[in-house]
Amino acid sequence: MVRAGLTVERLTKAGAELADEVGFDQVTVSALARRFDVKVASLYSHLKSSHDLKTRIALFALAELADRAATALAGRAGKDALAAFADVYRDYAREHPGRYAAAQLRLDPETAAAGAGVRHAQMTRAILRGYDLAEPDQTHAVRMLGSVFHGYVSLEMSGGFSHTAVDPQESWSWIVDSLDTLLRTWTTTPTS
Amino acid sequence: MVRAGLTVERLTKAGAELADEVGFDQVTVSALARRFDVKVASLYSHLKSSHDLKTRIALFALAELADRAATALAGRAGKDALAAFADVYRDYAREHPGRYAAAQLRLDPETAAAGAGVRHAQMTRAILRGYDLAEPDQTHAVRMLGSVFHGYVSLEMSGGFSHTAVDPQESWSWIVDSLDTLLRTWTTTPTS
DNA sequence: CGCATTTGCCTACAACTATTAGGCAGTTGG
DNA sequence: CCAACTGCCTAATAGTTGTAGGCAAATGCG
Repeated sequence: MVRAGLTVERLTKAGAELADEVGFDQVTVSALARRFDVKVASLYSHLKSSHDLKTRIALFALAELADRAATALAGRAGKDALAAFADVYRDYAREHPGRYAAAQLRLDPETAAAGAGVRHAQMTRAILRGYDLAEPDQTHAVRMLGSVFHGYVSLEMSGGFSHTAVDPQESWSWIVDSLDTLLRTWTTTPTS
Repeated sequence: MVRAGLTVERLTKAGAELADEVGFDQVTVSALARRFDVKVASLYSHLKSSHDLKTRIALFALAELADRAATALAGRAGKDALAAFADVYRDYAREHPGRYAAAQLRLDPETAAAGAGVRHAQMTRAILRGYDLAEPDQTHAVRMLGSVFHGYVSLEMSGGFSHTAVDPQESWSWIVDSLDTLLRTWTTTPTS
């Protein structure tokens, strides 16, 4: 009997690929077992449960996304950094829709804290160093940027923009421009 | 044998309530049957499939949300309308998390076109009449508003803002203010 | 009103997924 | 070389989806 060489890492990676192919909510322990050509029960030596698998895929995706963002931010500042960061999110979601969906999985606080979620917030704050925002405005801005990026990508992925002829790429650029303008003028234009 | 009086409408409504109680992805034909105290197979006279049920709940939520938004927009304009619209989304998501999650279900284009999704876009455009945006900027702005609102609500719901002490309500107000400022100054500050 | 048709819910069944328990063979360390 | 361990297995249980066919209640028509 040849051993398949299952490990948590390989299972997680394969789960991420499976998610991209068939959708994150179609990722199942059974499907993963089929992919490795082993019996379902064999996976339970490596995974606690189906939920465990999904959590691992989510953390994997979050880490991968954070890595990409960190790379993209290196050596950039201001609007340049803002645009690069935004593009990383959008490109990742387009390239790996299943993983992006996985990254949206609701994690319990302790799991989330241990994962890469914190890195994302830190990077957003790093971008804002290029603008002149004091607390609590900075936190508001972090939340706004996160909302726009996630919201846009999420709506675009779900086909929400497909019934209008305007090129989504143009809207994306317009939005990034707008955010840059907003953040630059914010210090001189305090809360109305 | 007393009949339970099942109808598609009652099932959809109960499904929406169930979603709010246990989460949209926990909504199952079996759970719904239990709630009506009938056998599972009985539901299949009214529903084509589990997916059919979820789609109906999604359309129900979209319509309900559109109704609320329409009511909130009546008699308002400009920033007033913007804030009211934003609050409708946020309040709905907080009040009915399961339904809000349902509204995010990816619908096939024809189903989406038949549903209330179009009304949402139209209302967003109506709000923008209070600002002075020509096409394609208007479309960009529609997409940006949708992204911010959806993204914020989605991130807040998934606990993304809970690790910082800043009050989410303050961030929300700050963001609505910022969007208003942005839209008002846009005509005088074209794409950089 | 009486009867036929339709409708609504049922039982029975088949397939797939999740999860646990326990076994045996292959690998590894002393 | 053998003992312990690891990795994948078979077997079994439970829950969910979905289909087919049946029986009784509601409905409608003469």
